Amino acid sequence: MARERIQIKKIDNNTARQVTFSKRRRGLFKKAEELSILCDAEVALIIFSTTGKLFQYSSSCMNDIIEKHRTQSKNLQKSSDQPSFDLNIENDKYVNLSKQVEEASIILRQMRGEELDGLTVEDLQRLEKNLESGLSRVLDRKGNVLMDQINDLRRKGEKLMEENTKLKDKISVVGKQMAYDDAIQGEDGHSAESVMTASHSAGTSQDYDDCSDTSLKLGLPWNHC
Amino acid sequence: MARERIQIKKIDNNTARQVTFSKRRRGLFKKAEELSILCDAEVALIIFSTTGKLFQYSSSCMNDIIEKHRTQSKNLQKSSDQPSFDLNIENDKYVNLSKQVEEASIILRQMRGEELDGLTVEDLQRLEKNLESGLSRVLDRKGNVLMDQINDLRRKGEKLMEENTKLKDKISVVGKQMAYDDAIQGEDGHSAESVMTASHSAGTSQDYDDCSDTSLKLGLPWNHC
DNA sequence: AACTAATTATAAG
DNA sequence: TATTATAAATAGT
Repeated sequence: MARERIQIKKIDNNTARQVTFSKRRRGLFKKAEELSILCDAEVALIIFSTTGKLFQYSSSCMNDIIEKHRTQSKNLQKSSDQPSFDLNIENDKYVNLSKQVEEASIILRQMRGEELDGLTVEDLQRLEKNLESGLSRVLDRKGNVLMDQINDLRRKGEKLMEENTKLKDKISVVGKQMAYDDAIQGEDGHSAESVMTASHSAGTSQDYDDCSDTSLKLGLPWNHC
Repeated sequence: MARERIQIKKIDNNTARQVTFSKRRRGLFKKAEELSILCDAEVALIIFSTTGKLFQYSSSCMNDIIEKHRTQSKNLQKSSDQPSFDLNIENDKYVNLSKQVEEASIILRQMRGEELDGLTVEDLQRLEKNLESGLSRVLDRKGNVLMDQINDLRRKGEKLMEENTKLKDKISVVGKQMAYDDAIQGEDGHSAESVMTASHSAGTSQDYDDCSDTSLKLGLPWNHC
């Protein structure tokens, strides 16, 4: 809703994301309050930023609303389609909590393949599917992280290459100056001058080769991605 | 935001209030989702209408977010004056169990590939290995269970085959007896006798074929395991 | 943080 | 429920 339409997907730029988070959060809180006032509704809004910071709004006591939600949702979730996977972290009494711990540890052991005796083929199939999808997500994520690191290294490498080029230019200039100084200092310096010049021009023209060398050493695809 | 500006106060007209509730609720949900996606935030939104009906949105598992909220807000409210909320269960055991549940659910979510943001490549590698070994155990187990079932079925099938053979033998004997009875009953029964005999011997020699048929019908590898 | 241009939400019909 | 004129939210500066 502004200068340009944006795609609804995670904002890459960290700063921009924080700015948008701040703006939209305020907007959301405002709208939540308006809804609660205009329509006499009970509204609770909980937001955790990426950094884990909590922001919240509630039209009345947050705990009351959460409590009410727990009561209601318990009735609705009986027929949920993820019976064994989602932990219901919702009970005050530690009897229930310890049941949950028990359940969680059973599920974890099952996922580690350690406690499969009571399971039917269907259970095993479900477990297999869950593990496979988890594995594929983990692999995806790993791929992304690795690519990020590679890109980062590549960027740094490019910077270093630039710097290298500049330094070599500088050296070339200095070298020429020295050769010139030598030349005007004594007439027997002709051969020295030519040697210096040649060596410097060779160094400069070999920049690219130097870079491929680096790329090969690091085993990273600097130029061919 | 429309034809006319409105005051933010409870809408008197019942119908109008319901219409506004419906529209703004949808808007709020949309914005909540957008915020969660754009800014990678965890968002939970609970709304109770005047009539007590529950509407909710959460970017991830509602219970997880609520639990996280409780943990966080507990830390913040240390100095605040809310002694009555859950004093009677605020003991070590409860806290401990809570932590365990929290931890377990984090691990589970990671295994499902849902919460990988904070993990290093090494963490991801470990996770991947765990998932792979779990998966392989599950597949092993599934294979065993299936093999057991197959073997069981095969055994039962063999028993049935034996029984079949016996029954057919019995029938054959009975048939021969009948044919013999026929033969001695009338001299014009020659052709009948030969037909009977032929038919029975054919039936006996065809026992194996019958079994293959059964195997094909059940789709199980009776003979080639 | 303040400022628009442009988008989006929505009050009223 | 769909439409539309207008208010409000907001993306980029």
